[in-house]
Amino acid sequence: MTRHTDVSAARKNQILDAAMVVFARLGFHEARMDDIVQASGLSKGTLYWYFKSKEDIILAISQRLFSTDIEQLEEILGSEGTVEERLLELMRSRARGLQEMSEVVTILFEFYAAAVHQGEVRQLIKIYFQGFHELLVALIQQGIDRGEFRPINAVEAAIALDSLFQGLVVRWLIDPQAVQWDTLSESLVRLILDGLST
Amino acid sequence: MTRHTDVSAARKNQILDAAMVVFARLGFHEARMDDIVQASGLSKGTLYWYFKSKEDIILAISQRLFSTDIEQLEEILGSEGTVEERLLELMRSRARGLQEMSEVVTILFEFYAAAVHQGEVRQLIKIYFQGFHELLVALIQQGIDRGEFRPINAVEAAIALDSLFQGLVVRWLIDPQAVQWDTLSESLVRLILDGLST
Amino acid sequence: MTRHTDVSAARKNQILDAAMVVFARLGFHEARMDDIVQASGLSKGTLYWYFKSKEDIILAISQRLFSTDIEQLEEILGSEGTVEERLLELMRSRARGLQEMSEVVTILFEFYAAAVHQGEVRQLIKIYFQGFHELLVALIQQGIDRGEFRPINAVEAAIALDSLFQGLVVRWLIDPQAVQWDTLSESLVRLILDGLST
Amino acid sequence: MTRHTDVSAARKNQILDAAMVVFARLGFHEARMDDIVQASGLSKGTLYWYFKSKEDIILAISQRLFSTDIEQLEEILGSEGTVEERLLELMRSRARGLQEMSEVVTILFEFYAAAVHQGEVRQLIKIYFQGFHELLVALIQQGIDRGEFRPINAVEAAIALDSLFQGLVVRWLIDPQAVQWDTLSESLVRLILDGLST
DNA sequence: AATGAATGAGGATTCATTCAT
DNA sequence: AATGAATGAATCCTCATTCAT
Repeated sequence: MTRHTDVSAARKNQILDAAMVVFARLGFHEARMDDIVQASGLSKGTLYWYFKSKEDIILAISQRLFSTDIEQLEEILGSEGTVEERLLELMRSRARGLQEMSEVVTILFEFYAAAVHQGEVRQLIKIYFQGFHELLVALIQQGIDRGEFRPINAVEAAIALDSLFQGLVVRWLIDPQAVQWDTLSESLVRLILDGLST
Repeated sequence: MTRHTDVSAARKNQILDAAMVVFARLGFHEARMDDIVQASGLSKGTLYWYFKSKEDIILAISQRLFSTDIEQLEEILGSEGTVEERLLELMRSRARGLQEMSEVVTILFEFYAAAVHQGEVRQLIKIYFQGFHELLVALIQQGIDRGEFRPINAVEAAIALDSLFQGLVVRWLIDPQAVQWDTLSESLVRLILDGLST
Repeated sequence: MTRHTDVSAARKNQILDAAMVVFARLGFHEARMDDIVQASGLSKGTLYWYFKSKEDIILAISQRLFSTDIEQLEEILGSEGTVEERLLELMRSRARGLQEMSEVVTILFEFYAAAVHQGEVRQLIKIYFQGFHELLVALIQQGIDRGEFRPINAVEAAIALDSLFQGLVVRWLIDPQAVQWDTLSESLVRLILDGLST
Repeated sequence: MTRHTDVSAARKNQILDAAMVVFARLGFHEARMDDIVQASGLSKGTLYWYFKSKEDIILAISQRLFSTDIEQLEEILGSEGTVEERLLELMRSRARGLQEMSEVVTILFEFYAAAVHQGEVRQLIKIYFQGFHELLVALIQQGIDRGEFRPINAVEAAIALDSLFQGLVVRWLIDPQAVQWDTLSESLVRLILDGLST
């Protein structure tokens, strides 16, 4: 990797970092290119040197945001321990991921809204969701095969866990205090494992 | 109620109906007042006679959209039958509600995104969520009291069911084919009731 | 014609009149929409209410400028008198036309330059030129038929007269003092009629 | 001339050649410096090393384009043969010149348009026109003196021939098929010599 | 000489809102 | 109540030019 691409990539990241913060604070529409310019510490011309439009910046952020870390997922799938433990670890790790980017998570809804009208964004999110879904299906199937779980429909169970997580994110964004990730994600997974019924 | 207010209310609804369709198709930002004017069949002056701004229309829609039918909820809570049956009925009825407005349901994400930056919208959604949450807590507590459910934490269980539903909505909006409400909502509730574990 | 179209047409003319003066003074590119706004006494929004772009204004002006007054031409063709007299009258009338719009004639070159890259403008000018050309051919043919002219090629002779006029316009625009329309157009037509040779 | 200036001149020509093609294709305003950079195969910094601005490039081209080859003109003026023959040769040689640069000839209108607002360009073109004009006057005067031509006004006759040529160029640029230089320039000169009248 | 990333003033266009009728 | 022409502040983007290397 040459010096040139280093600087180029650095500038792009510099811009995207700034843009994420600005978009999270103001939303895609209210955010002005000048806000990003200011937040990035670069000039407007430089912004447009690296990205051809606001749209283009949004797309680049969505690619950065909705790119699954496949290796990490497979590591979880292949690691030791009971399925239950790994399910919990998966939920915890996702919760941790969200909390780490807490300053910019609100941007998620911007993307969900954008997805409705922009096929490209929707596609990225869809693939992202599917990655998790497939991992969950595999994990749950392991649980069934090992006798940890009842012979339930693995796909439906995965959807349940998936949706549970997504729903928590929604709740969290609307009412941050209503979701205490530390305790909640663990409790809920256990709840689903054990069931409500007597 | 005079003739005057009848016509007035009719006009307002005419505008809000049109606006919802337009917003669902284009999103809040891409939708122009002129689009709503055209869709409503009225004139621009008339739009501004009934609503003082675009913002105002959005708020009116959110009030229409996020107003809980408290009576219906209480009816479910107080009706005969097992808690399980009523939980299922609650989920089914919410799913039915979504499907009925499927043409404009994408507008939900617009509001979620707007909620991040607009306290008034966020408040409405929060209250709406809380309505369901409280109902669920009460219902689950009934289940525990009646011995249908284990002595779990009713609040957490309600969050689980709530989030499950919200998460399904997200999944559905991003990938409509991935969520078959008819069969899924029922399966998932049952899954949560019975648990995954052996 | 309703009041509405009256006002609408008046506004359009108001804008085009202003635009012509501005374009003549500054050229298409150097002219700012704000210049036209100011010259027209209207607001920027109003400009864009009547014309969708700067381009559109340019096109409207070209349509106004390069629309042949067919009736006037035919009147000349059908009127009494020798062909020579009528040729002279035609040249005089065109020269008069140019002089009347002397404040904005420099705009002509703008259009000639634009024509190179814009088919629509080029087409308008082409048709405009052809109108005169056909009239000249007919007139010269009359001259031949009546025995006023030698049995020359009428088309070529028309091209000669046409080009002569166009060339004078070019000369005039580059060096206004070099072309005294009053005396020159008459002299030149006579020169062509009589020939240089002994 | 040192090696240094050789390379320097070569670079300048490389840039001007590229610029002419680009300007002919896009016009002065639509042409971007980047277009010229790309067409020249050089870098933007190098362009600005040799020319201090876009304006400067345009001016350099105009100097290249509107510099009369005085020697060639005087050669024609002083050569053997009848005036008629030499007039024809002059027209033919100018037509040939145009046809040789047919790929970039549309640039002429760009300069005419620019001349209106830029004294420097206008001056160049004026001098260029005058060179031909004076040659024509001298030539026609020869014709009169030798008895080839009638004792007409030599200046007006020169204007006629000049304008005829300029007008043909305009016609050609607007409607290339309407002007067949090979046959036309000769016919028209002859027509002017012999006159239309019987 | 040569490069190409960086700059930022400038400009066309949009669109929510107003208001005379 | 209703209309739609009129408004102009606000914004995205362009592109000639500069300058560190």
